[in-house]
Amino acid sequence: MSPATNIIAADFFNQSTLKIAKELLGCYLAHYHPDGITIGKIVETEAYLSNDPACHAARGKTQRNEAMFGPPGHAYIYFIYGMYFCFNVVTGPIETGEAVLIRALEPVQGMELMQQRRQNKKLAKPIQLHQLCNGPAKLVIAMGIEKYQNKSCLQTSPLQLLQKDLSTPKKIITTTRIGIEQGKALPYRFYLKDNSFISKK
DNA sequence: AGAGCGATGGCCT
DNA sequence: GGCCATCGCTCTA
Repeated sequence: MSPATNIIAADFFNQSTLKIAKELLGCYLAHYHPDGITIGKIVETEAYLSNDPACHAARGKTQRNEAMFGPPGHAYIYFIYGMYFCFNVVTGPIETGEAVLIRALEPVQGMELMQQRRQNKKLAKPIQLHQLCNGPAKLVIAMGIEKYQNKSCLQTSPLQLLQKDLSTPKKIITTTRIGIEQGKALPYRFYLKDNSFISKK
């Protein structure tokens, strides 16, 4: 199964963040990198809204969250827990401060490269396919996404979002977000039903 | 198979 | 100083 090759146009990201979080399921994240091309199907997302206590942008613009207030369809990449990065798609009109966190991908192309990037040198066994991108920090490593790509345009930079296939299953599970305390009851996490590449049921 | 915890550093309730 | 949109290892079953 080969992915669609059409880049998602900028105006797609200028609508409700909750809608975008659901619509992104089944779409592809592609990285055209000197080391090779990696592509994954988006299978799990979380929405972060401007009036939402868990949202980095909820208490106003800072140097760290500035990208969230920038143009929709660009990247927001932040550093977390002293060692990891997470990748978001900025949504809504400029200065809104909303985004969709990409939490898991189903690897589609460049699995060998993903494996190399994710491989812990001390570990003898290769990482299972369904473990390569089943978490927000894991997929950033596997895709070779780096901090300097914060604020980069996802239509024109080497990091791109591609349209979904018609064959993508449409059943979506809606549930609560992972790893937060404030706003933990809000149903802002979405994943493709029966997909084995998600981070957690 | 689930709980606990250490790693590790930038950023502010 | 304490918090963090995480991960992988270890310990108890």
